[in-house]
Amino acid sequence: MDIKLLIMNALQDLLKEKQVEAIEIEVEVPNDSSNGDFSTNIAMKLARVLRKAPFVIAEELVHELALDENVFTSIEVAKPGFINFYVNKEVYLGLIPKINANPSDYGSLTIGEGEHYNIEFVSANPTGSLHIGHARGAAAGDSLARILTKAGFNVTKEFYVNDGGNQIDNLAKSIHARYLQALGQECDIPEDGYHGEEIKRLAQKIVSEVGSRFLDEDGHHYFKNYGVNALLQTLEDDLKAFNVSFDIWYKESSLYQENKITETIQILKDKGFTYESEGALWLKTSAFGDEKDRVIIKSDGSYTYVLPDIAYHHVKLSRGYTKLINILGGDHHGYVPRLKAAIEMISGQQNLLDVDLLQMVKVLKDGQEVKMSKRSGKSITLSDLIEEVGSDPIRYFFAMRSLNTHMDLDLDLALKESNENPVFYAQYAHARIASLFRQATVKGYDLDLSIKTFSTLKGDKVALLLTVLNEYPHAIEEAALKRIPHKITHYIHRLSQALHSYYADEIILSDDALKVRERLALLHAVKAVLKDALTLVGVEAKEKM
RNA sequence: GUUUCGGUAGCUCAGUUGGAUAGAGCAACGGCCUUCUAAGCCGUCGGUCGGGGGUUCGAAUCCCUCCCGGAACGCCA
Repeated sequence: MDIKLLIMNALQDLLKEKQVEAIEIEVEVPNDSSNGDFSTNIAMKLARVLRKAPFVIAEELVHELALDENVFTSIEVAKPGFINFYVNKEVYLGLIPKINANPSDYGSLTIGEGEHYNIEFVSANPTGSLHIGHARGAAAGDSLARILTKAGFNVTKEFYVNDGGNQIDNLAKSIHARYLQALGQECDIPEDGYHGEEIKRLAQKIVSEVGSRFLDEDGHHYFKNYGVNALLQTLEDDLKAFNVSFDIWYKESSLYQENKITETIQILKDKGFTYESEGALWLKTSAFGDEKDRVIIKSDGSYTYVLPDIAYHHVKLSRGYTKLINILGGDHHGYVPRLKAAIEMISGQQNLLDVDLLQMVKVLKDGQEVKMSKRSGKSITLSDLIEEVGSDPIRYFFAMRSLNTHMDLDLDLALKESNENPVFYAQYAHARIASLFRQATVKGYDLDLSIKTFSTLKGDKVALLLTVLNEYPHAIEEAALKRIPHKITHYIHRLSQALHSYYADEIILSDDALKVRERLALLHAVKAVLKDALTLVGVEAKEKM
């Protein structure tokens, strides 16, 4: 039973009677639980319309509300005019069999029905390793996709592979240079080349495979294909180790193969959004909110970056998504208006694309900012991080912070095995329950996870656990609609806290068989929800620690 | 200079479609293990919400202005 909905419906009916339906009803969980389990400010909102004191309105409403008395212990009016609902926690006992009957289903919503979102994230160039910024994007995109899916959205995760532009030529040249070096020749890395260790390793591998073949033969295409394929494979492997996967890897080169670029140019020209000037082709993005028009074909005939990107978004649009979400680094914020402008030109719709920008990450170790990776000499890579502290803490820490905060990532904290470290705190809660079930089996307790009625689950600690279990669907709804995965990590912390508190307060495996059976049913539900929530942010729920 | 993100407790951060005495975690301080994982629990302390104006019954939240820090401002990608 959804109590919030219950209250909202009752208020709705009342407003209908009073013919003041235009007012939006808000029912929230108060910050301070002494203000009830649910609360509404509806009386204050009505004060203007009805021209009466909010406190008086609130009292009237409470009298007239048609609510099941068994569900609430009391409904009170507080100072300015809040109406506070105090729930009889025993009604939440019904959650236990509900969750245990189908654990992974609890919290699943239908609010995304009919929606098909495409989330593009990471989209790193295959010219090196993934760095810390990509890692944040990967964690954000993947967590968001999982949460939206849980909320009933159809979600496609997509990675755009820039394998077409200058940077790929530079990659080939860089590999070539390393190749020559590996064969003992003097050769500098080109000016815009890539200096990473991974390029050196690739070159050495090529030498071991084909020897000195490309000393006289032109190896450009070979180096290019070899480099892109190898580096893409590395990206995919790194992401897999980070518990991140994609449904679609879309290559820029396929835009050329399928003539999508010329097609897109034609569409833009036909619609009259282009003009020629100074030998270049311009797009009238300023007509759609951009600060100025942009060149899409340079005077030398080559394309600027934005053109294939527009064509790519055209391809995505043609697949019929109800929304496109791009997760980009905050350093691209200036790029967003022109892309949105182009999408509006093509689709005729304004808000098909949402861009979520993520801000920079500062990595701390031994209390000091770390800027460079030991191995590559460049910025810190995802594989550095995973090697150093593992995937789970990084996933959790990224999920904890809203995207637009400039966050600190404390590697020392990530490694701590104590309650200072929120990941361990949560995983430990899960492992503690798992341990209880192992003990229960060993000691031969008679488990029954399907029991539906409870007579021994009493007290504040139980009430809190049940209250938090009840919040799960609401947490998912808010996380999905506002696209804020940190709502889920906050939830995980709350539930872990309630569990640890209960655990410390009560010896679960006592001599009273009935009590044990009921407690274990409750804990089984808690464990299931903890696991489900951790999975939403890509973190493992450990059985043993 | 323009654009953009941020400035909330000692630290890291929630809260920002205006609402209750501004929240959490960690740190600090004080308690709790002959019992299922003390990797834990219980309690206390802690804030002129960057500054200053304004709108409002009510502002961390909206408007104006200033200060501080990050980032972006290409016929680069």
